[in-house]
This record gives sequence, C-alpha cells and structure tokens, in this order.
Amino acid sequence: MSGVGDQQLSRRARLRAETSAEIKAIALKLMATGGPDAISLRAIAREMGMTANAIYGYYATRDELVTVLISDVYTDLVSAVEAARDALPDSDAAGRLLAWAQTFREWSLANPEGFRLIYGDAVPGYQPPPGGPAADAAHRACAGLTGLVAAAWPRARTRQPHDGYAWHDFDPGLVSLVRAEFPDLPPAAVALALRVWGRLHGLVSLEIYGHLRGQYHDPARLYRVEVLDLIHSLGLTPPEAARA
Amino acid sequence: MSGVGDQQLSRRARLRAETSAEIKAIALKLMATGGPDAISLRAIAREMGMTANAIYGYYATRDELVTVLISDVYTDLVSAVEAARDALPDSDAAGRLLAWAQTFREWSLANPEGFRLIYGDAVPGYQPPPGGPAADAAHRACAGLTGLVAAAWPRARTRQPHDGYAWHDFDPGLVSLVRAEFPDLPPAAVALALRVWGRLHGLVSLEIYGHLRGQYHDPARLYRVEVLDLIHSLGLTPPEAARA
DNA sequence: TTGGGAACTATACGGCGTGAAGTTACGACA
DNA sequence: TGTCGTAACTTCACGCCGTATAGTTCCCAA
Repeated sequence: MSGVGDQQLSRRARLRAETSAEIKAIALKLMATGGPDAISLRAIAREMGMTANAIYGYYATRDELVTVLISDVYTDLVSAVEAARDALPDSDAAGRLLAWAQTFREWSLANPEGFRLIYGDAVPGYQPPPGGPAADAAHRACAGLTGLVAAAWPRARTRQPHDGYAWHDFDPGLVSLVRAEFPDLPPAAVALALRVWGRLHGLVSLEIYGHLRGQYHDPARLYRVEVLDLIHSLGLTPPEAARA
Repeated sequence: MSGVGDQQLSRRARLRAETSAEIKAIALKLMATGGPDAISLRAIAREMGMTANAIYGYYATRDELVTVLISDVYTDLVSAVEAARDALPDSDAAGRLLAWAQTFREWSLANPEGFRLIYGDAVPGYQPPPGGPAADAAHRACAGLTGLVAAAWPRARTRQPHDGYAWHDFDPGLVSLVRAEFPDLPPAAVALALRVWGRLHGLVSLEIYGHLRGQYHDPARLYRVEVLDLIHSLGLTPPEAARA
C-alpha cells in the first residue's frame, strides 16, 4: 500500500514481527525454566517491561499464543528427527529408523517441557484447536515414520494383517502426504507406522513424566532394546554398531 | 484414649473421616465433569457449603489432596485390569494378557480425566512426591504385567536379550513384589514387562490426548492389532475369539 | 498540519492457593 | 455441672492469574 514498504516490510510491520517473535521467545524461555505453567501473559509482559494487555495486540488470547508455541516446538522436534534420519543413506533402513527413534527420545529428554507442551495438558485450560497448525507437524511426523516403514514394507508386510484398512479411515492431510511419496503403499503400512509411533511414544512418555524412575534405573537401555526389537519385528537387520 | 472410642472411632474422628471422604468425592466429581483443572479448593468448598480454608484442616495443601486422589484413582485402574485378567484361568495366558490390555484401554477411555490425572500434568503446579502411595499402585501394575509376561517367559525368553539386567537396577519395592510370586524369574522378564507397559501406554496415551484423532479414525482396531502382535511376539497363541 | 489508527496503559472483575487471626462449639475432666 | 483446651471453621488479606473496557500516546501518511 505504501510507497516505501513493498520490497520489504514496512517499519510498523517489522516492529510488529519483532515484538511478536520476542513474545514467543520469552514464552519459550519461561517454559524452559519454570515448566509450561509458567507461560503466563503477565510474566511475559513483566519480562518485556510491558503490560499484560499489550500482548492482546499480538495474540487474541493466551490459548492462541500456546497454539503457536506448540506448532513451533513440534516443528522443531520433527525437524530434529528428520535430520537425524537423513544423515544416513536410504540403503540403511534400519539405521535410519534407529536414528529417528533415538533422536526422538534425545530431543524429548533435552526438551521435556516441549514434550509436555506437545503431548500433555501442560497448560491449564488449553483446548487444542481441531485442525490447527500442530496437526501439520503431527502429519509430518507420521508421514516420516511411514517412509521408514515403507523401506521395510516388502519384508514387514507378511507379518501384518492386511484386511480392514481403508484410506478413508485416515486423515486426508496425512494420506496426501504419504501417497505423494509412496503411491503404491497400502493403508496397512500407515497403520503400522502409527503403531510404531505409539511404541516409541509410550516409553518416552513414561520416562518424561517420571513413571519409569520408580521402576527401573536405566530407561535408555529399555528404549534401545525396544527399538531394536521393533527393527527386528519389521524384518530389518539392526546396524552393526547397535548390536553391542 | 477415651473410654468410648476404642471399639469404634470417636464421634469426632468419624465426622472427620466423613468430611475427608466427602472432599475426595467432590473432587473426583469436579474432575469428571470439568477435567483435572477443575479440582480447586474453592470449588470443592463451594460445593460443600464451606470456606476454602476449611479444607486445610484435612489436607495440608492442594497437592496433598491431589496426591491422595491420584493414589485412589490409580488403585481403581489397577483393580479393574487385575479383575479382568483374573476372570480367565491361568492356563489361558494369551487371553489374560488380552483382557488386561483391553481393560486398560477401556478404563482409560471411560475415565480420561483419571488417566490424565495419573499419567499427565493434569493439575497445574503439581509435583509428584517421589515415594508416594501412587508408586505402590504403579508397582502393582508392573508386577501384574510381569506375572503375565512370566506365563509366557519359557517361550518369550529366547527372543529377549538376557545380558545387562541386574535386580539392583530395579526399584526394591517392585522387585520384592515380583520375586515373592516368581522367585525364579530373571530381571530380563521385568524389563520386558516394562516395555510391554510402554507399548500399551503409548497408543492409549496418544488416543486419550487426541493425537490419533487427526490421523486415523479407528484407534480400537489399531490397539487390537498392536496387542495381538504383542501376544504373538511373546510366543503366545492368540485366543480364538480374538482372531476374527 | 492534521487526522486516523496502531500500540500501549490504567483500571477493574472474578477466580485461584494460601497465610494469619479470630470465633464457635464439642468433649473430657475436675 | 462447670470449666477449659482444642478442633473446626470463618473472615480478612495478599499476590497470582486471564481478560474486558476505556483511555492515552504517538507514529505516519495524506
């Protein structure tokens, strides 16, 4: 609209974006130090030398801010596991799955508050919006796992039930992500990927929330054995380095 | 101390116990209707026609009340799965595991707030005490699962890594529960039971928190397949009724 | 130069957990 | 039966929270 700000953002818009980013950054800092409950508009504003109500100019409500934070953090998690996976060649299917899974746990242990923000009811009254941007990150994660399952599918399929799965039982967004990359993969493979997700999520979730601490002292070993068992059950050969 | 109250509680103690129970009952009702966040001392007191501070005569702090609630609810869950398991004869190892697992999911779906109370950060600032009574329920759950694994151990052991497990890496309370009933079981079996717990917990947790809803429409099928796969991987034969 | 609008503050309301002090009434003992 | 300790409960207070409404400041463009 203005003559100045077409090639780059106008001064107003730039300041606005900076403030918005600062709000998110401080929210993440507060979350990292004091847990997800510590994300309060008043605390953020205090940290910024502002009034709590000033934040309403950037986010309509606290839940909206939380939604954006979840999306950001979830994207960070997915990027981490995908980077670890892609550090290994396509030919090393077992290694890629192992890398994905280990990075999933390591990221979660390094960012327990982020894990709780994504997967728990971290923030008191928060209700996740149905189709929000966090769903995209979840689809990315599942599609990535499906890709790892796809690499094992020729051998894994014989151990899986084939019947009863139909594409229309899966979310369209997820389906389009998967079928774009693996047109010939049957829906049973996506179901298997979801089960794999559940297996990995289960142990990590128990560990993050402290439910393993009162039972067993070495959750890393437990997780490693679980992932190797998973790799084996998919008909893959575990990487040499992992057999030790 | 008093001449009256030796065979039964004194009037004071009885009233006290009744009030304490009423507080818990109302807290559970509030949780069932409004989610775990709805457990507030003020709301409970309002429901009882009292002042919030009156509750401090029964529970030193809100967290103490929550701890008691968690213990109660956890015990309820464990009792439910154990009852389902024990409805089948010892000879039907696969059926007992299936019953335990299915009841675990069904209880969780019927009491999602209870599940979140036990396994999530349902209550805003709550920090679980380390050795609290909830740990006992967790030990009972794990010991129960270990019993189910024990029934399959002769066939399952060949597929499990044996080395690297030692009793001193497990919690003493859990160890004593397990060894009292299964003196000859190796620690690797308890580790396997914890992994089984993780597998079951993972899918149920994803479902309860709504992370499956955006991916797949039939989480019951997913869970059923997972449990049957688990039974198979333990070297057990799935019950006839479950093969359909 | 001026007017529109974005950014922010001031004030207020109801809800929360919790501490300190004051009140009431029950129950044991002389 | 009268007295008194004490358990049970209320009242008041403080600081936290999200958020609605109204008012203020100040930049930027016409």
